[in-house]
Amino acid sequence: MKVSYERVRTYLKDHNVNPSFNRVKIMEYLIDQKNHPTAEQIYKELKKDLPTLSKATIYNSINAFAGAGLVKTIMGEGKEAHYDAVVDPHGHFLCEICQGCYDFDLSNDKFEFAEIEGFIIKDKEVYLRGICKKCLEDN
Amino acid sequence: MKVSYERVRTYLKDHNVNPSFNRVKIMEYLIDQKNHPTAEQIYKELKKDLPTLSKATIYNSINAFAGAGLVKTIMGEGKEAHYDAVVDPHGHFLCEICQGCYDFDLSNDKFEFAEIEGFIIKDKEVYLRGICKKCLEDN
DNA sequence: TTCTCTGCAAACGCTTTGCACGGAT
DNA sequence: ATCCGTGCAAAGCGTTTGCAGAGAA
Repeated sequence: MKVSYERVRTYLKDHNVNPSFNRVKIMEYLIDQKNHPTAEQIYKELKKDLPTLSKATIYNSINAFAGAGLVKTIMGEGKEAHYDAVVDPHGHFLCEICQGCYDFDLSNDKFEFAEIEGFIIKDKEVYLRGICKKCLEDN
Repeated sequence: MKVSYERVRTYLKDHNVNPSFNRVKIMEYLIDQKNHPTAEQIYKELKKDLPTLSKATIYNSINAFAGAGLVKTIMGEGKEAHYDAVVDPHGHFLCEICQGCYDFDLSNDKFEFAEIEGFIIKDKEVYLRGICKKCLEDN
């Protein structure tokens, strides 16, 4: 389920993020990946195609995306941040063994409890922690 | 709503955490506080009573607590971790302005959606982000 | 030109670790 | 004597930042 370069380019431009080549590639990767990569993972993977790519550019780009609301940061088990291209509301399951990050559906009607009087709520996140199917089967 | 030193001591011992003086004081603080302190906050506050206290001891102690399941780590807006003595299930509201952390109730019946086939779920967390009442009133 | 992205390297800041001291059993 | 918590300082590590060079408009 690949997204075309041109489409990502437009997507960024529409959200007021200057669509440089690197940024498009990074966002493209974020959208295509299901596994919520860390900066390191993005770096390693994209470096195959973009040998001069630097970590600083990864972080700068992601911060630009996050500022535009296009990317969310997920803090998992380790100390590295995982990044998630924003799409529909969904929760995250974090495996304590493989440190993987899985999406799961959030049926929105069960999520409407989240209101606090006098507070402005801009974002809602649900995390589950435990052991994923794959790690259970492997043991 | 202070917890007695002796009670915290017993609490730690019952969970196989050696209840040293510092550890009891740190856990005492975590239980008494409503504001989910950072390591820095714990350090500053407890240093008034325990002038020789070091940051390393704070971290070591908290890690001991976390290993025993007595403390949860909350990643807020900043890069510092907030620590929360585990009690009843509740969610956390994170203010993007004052970076404060507020509890809110999680009526459990609305939280039961969280099941994934083939996965073991050990923990559930809900985060809300936005602007807290106090910051709204101050502006 | 002017603006901004890029990439290297250095800086930052939170957390962890090595090690020697000291108290408790 | 042994074990373990403590505290200082140093190391680690993910992330951010300063700055010069390159590219686009």
